[in-house]
Amino acid sequence: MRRPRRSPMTTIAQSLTELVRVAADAAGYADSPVPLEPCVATNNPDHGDYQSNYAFRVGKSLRTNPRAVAQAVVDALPSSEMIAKAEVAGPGFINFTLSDAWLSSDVQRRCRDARLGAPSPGAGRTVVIDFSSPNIAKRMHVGHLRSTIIGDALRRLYSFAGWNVIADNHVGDWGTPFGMLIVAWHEWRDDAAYDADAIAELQRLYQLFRENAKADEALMVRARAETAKLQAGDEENAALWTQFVMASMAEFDLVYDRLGVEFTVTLGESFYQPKLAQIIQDLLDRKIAIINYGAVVVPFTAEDGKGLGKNPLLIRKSDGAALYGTTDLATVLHRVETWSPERVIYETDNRQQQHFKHIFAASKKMGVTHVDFRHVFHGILRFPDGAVVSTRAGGSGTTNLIDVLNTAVSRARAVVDEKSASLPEAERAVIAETVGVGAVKYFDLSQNPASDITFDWDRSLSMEGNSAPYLMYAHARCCSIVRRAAERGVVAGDLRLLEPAERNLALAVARTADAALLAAETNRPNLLCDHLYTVAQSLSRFYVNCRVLGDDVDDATSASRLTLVAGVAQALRTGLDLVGVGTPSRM
RNA sequence: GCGCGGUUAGCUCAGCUGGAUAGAGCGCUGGCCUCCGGAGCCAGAGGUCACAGGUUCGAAUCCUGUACCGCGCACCA
Repeated sequence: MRRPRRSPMTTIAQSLTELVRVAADAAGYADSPVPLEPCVATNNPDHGDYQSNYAFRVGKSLRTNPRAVAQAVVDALPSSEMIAKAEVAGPGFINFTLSDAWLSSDVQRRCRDARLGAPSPGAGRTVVIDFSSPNIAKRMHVGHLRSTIIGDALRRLYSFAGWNVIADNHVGDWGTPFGMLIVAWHEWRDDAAYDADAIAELQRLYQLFRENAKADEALMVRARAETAKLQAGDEENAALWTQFVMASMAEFDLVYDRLGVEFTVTLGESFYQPKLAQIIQDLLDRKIAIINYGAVVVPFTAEDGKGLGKNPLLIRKSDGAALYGTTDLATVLHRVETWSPERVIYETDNRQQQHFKHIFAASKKMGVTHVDFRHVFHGILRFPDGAVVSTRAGGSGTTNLIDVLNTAVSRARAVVDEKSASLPEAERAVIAETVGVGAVKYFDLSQNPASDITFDWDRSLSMEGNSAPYLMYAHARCCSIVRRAAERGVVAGDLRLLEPAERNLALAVARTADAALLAAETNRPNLLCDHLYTVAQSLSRFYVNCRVLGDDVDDATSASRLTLVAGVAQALRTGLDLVGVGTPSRM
């Protein structure tokens, strides 16, 4: 068997940083307590391609002139085919300009690699990502959108970075709502309606229960009794529970398929119920938890961390029932025992920040001290009609997720029909699906998760600006050129960077791997989206300045530009796939 | 009251592990169609990065305080 072509396994910034390290050692700064600072891309082409700010740190540490340090490092740089120019600038910056020849070959190598030449900083490391987590017996609504697609983007990004990723859908499949449903099921169910649309009927029954329970307290008493029976293992209730869960999961899967979202496991709250009593007892025995007002709580002090507030974490109500915090602690323990993750990420809305601070602090008290817990929280998603969408307000007034997707797809379809009427009907339908769903996802993912965002139909589906259709269009244009080249028998050849627009584009392609890794490490998919947008913008400039095919373009230039265009397509395709957005080759 | 977010161009938002002159889209003004896909490109105007201090070679970014907005504060999740 032939082994796959070896990827460069390093980013440009890393290679330059290594050169600076060697030079710093040679210049006598090896003993400096200053950690080596990674080289970074310049934000101004006048300053070259990459810069190092290392000399400022050393200069400060040694109380010497940073400019002199920078000069010493530059003088000590080992000769490298990477660098065309290295110079000291300003108060002590070291600016690097890459050699065109080296950059050309680097970009060519990366474009032949499905991973764009990215290293795998996550190799041998495991991360659990907890996201989406909808509640059973309700249709997914737009309040679930952000967690679902941001979490899935993180899943993809961490996989790209080489991590072993456990994507866990912690569905809400337990608790009093099931008692309510069971009561309502017996009272008011419409079998025909259930057969036609199980979730719709379950939602109706749930709403009906809520409305009637306001006036009839006996209903709530019955619901609690049914819940208790379910928890005690009553066969009839267990069968109903299973039925409701199965119907819900089938419904969720329709949405997940549509969104291209995948999970490694789906371990809902019910999975952890058998473990809760033991955990509560254990925490009491170890004096981590105490009894307060008849309830069992984990108290916190200032030493446990900041932002924990005044209140403890409640893990058993005074009536003996466990709570979601209890389940969350059981979940932590199960994940640690099962996968030994280095990192655990929770993607939820920002209102749960304090809750997760409690969970993380309590986990440490339980002895889980070696896990890097991260709460990636997102802001509110608003819709233009003013409706505020929240996870918990999933009542009758909210918009179904599937309806949002359908609206986006039909809007996309109208545009495709208008702009690409010549394409076959079936292909137009596929394109509209990709564009519509991608537009919704990208609108969210291209913004900082922490921000509140207001959905904007026109902007998300616009061909202008930082939108999915713009990026898809850039990709489709590349594919179009590649197709046309094949028709004419033009073959891709060695990359030669002659025009500034070509060089800028090549550099942007080369930096895509860095952007993906940065997005993973910072848990911000929007950083990758930002970069992909600059790639697309660079492409448009290249497109108007540099013809690939044509009578007035010589063969070597055609071959070179064809390589570059194919590479751009590869970068856009890979990058958009990392945020779960598709890339049609025609649109 | 305690805690957590947020405040950047007319609008919508990037940028925040400190780096050089703060970016983009929309909108506005003015250009570019003998065009590999104009679903595009170029140029211009537009900013006391909420405010006040502090840290230092350097602050939108870090620290402290203030103002305003949003959210959360044990027997829901």
